[in-house]
Amino acid sequence: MELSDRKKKILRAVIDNYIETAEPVGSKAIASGLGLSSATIRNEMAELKTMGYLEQPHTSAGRVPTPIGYRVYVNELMERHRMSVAETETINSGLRARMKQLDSLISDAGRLVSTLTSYPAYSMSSRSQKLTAKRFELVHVDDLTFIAVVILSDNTVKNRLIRLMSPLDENDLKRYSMLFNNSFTDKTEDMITPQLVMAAERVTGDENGVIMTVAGFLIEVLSDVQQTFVTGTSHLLSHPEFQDVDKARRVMNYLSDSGEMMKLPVPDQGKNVKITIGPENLAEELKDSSVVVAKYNVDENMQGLIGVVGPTRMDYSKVAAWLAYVANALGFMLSRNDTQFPGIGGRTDNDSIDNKED
Amino acid sequence: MELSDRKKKILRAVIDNYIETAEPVGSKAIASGLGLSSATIRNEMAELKTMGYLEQPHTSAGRVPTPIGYRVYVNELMERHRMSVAETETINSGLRARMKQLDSLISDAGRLVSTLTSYPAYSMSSRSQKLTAKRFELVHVDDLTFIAVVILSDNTVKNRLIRLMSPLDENDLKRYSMLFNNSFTDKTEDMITPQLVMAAERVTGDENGVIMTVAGFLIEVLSDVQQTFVTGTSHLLSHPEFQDVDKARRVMNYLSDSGEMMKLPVPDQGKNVKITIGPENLAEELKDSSVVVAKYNVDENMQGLIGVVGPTRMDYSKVAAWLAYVANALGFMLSRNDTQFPGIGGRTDNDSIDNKED
DNA sequence: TTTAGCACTCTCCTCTTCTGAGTGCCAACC
DNA sequence: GGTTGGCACTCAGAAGAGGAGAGTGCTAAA
Repeated sequence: MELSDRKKKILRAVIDNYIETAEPVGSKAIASGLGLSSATIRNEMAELKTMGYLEQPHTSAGRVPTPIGYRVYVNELMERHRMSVAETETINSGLRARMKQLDSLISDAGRLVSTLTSYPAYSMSSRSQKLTAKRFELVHVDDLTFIAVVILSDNTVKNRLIRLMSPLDENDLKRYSMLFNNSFTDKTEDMITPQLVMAAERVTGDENGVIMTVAGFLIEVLSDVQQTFVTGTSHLLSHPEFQDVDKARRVMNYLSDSGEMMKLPVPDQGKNVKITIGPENLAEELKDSSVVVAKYNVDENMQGLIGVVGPTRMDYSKVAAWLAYVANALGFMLSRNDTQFPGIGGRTDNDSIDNKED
Repeated sequence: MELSDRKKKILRAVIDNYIETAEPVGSKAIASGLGLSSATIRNEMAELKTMGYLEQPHTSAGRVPTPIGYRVYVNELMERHRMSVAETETINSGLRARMKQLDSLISDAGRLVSTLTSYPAYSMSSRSQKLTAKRFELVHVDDLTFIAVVILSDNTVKNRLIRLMSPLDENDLKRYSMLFNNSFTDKTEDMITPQLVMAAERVTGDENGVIMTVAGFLIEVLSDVQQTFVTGTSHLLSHPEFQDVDKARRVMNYLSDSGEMMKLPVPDQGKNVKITIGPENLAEELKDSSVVVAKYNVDENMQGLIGVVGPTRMDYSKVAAWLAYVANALGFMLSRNDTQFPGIGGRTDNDSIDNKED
């Protein structure tokens, strides 16, 4: 059951119009734009309705796209959004202004996307287990306290304040510091065995449990495989489809409850962007929202997602383009280990968008 | 115009009841509890109404407390909430579970409070200018890149990835590192003058701008006087007074827009907790919400606030007690520089609550 | 001073009516 | 045969009317 060219045009006009107005669109509204009479449009619309692409809130209302309609729109009908210079500049300046520490890059990017799109954004990164420590510093605070600073192989920095039972002077700390730099760097989480820790303890005659404690901290940060951030949930409230508080709350709670993040969509192999529409979402709470998510690759061992959640009536084209751009920039910054992002003027088209559902 | 004992009892009963049910309370509802007939209560209520402590949504509805009524309640009527063992244990375990790095202590505390109270929470800390650097580490990434790690006098750790124009080897980096540890530690922001930077540049013959860049980064973190975090705004939606999306959105936007934080209340000199009710709030957006905020002191040079925002119908007593407890713990952890919090079992009463409005 | 009683008020619910946007379908037209 | 104007029809939503019930204010009696 293939759509005629005219049907496609009409479907597209309906969706474009609906995205803009959030009101069911009547035949008159689009008749002028297509050079056809409203009666003709009505006939076509009726067929589109029986084919499942459009629906009516009630008999004598205008038409509203169904998720299937959106799907077709996203897959073949919508104009690829070509980003304007102003848009890229907005994003670039946002990136420059916010991205300061690698550690917070991922959450900052989410914040930026949420501000730009006016939808809630989520961002997460995950890595296969291969993170290692690259450098340790143990910084003296007082004789019972020091800070363990560890610089990881991805150039993020973690620290923990550690208190001891019995005192330790700065020289002791230097010794431990050297020990860690010698024995615990370049080791993945599973290489930090009790044997290794015990061996180190034997060498230093550690009575304070310093090694145990720091090693514990190290294992903790190395195994921290995944980070998730959600921002801007309150943006939902400004969209007419979330005027129902209960509906809004369900989605917002779902997003805040980051344990549930697992059910959010992920672009398929070889694709960078995925759009899931309404019931295509696995999570019950998102069955009448849409998700647009972009993937960024840092290296073979780390990748991440950045996405937004919004009503099914979403400007898919623009959101997808923006997300792809930000994801690209993020991958660039993370793999170069560089928070300076010069802008990637040339590549503003989003050719690799994966907008097929499966 | 002093309230009779009986009027106080009635006012208290009305407010207690209203806090619980969120419905206007009628005379019958509280008559039984006070051993008086509903008619008597009605007469008293009518007077409380003319006195401004109660109001009616409409002529034949029950009574609802006015902000002035809440004020009296908070100042003299409400029972001081004595925290149960279970409650302190809930908080303590929350503290233990989340508070891991000093850097994130403040935001983590906000998150905890929001979860505990089911209200949006905000937390902020500010210090007078006296922060200094305590230790520098410049960590080699590649010849064009290094990470500047600086440990500050409050034992938080900041880092920044820095790229250079021309290469620098590990030995150079060590030299710079020493230089910074010699010349830039224990200096407040205003002591880092262009002269100082230039002098340092002269010593090392720095052509890479390393000193300039790191000094800039240092000034940036030292002058980062204030941090603000808001979490859990979506909790608002579960309260009946925020079923109106517009109302909820106004408050949520206000809170997300952290630039506006300045208008949030602060406990008065010598007091630890402040409660502002409805129109007592300076911010227009909060004129019909209430804020409970607790102060914590770390040392003479740093203090912070942690507070929640909710409907005027709030369980002031409980919220104030919890906030005071968390603030206390936070001050304790920050001044001992210790993220281990053993629990402060003894001091569970909140004697120093400042519930007077001015 | 307290209480019982009663008329009264006002919200909320339901039911009805009305209006207008938009449809579906038919007959005429190109 | 596809396209169009015309017209009867439908239905949501607004506006209005009536009824029920909760709770009041006031008065008169205890």
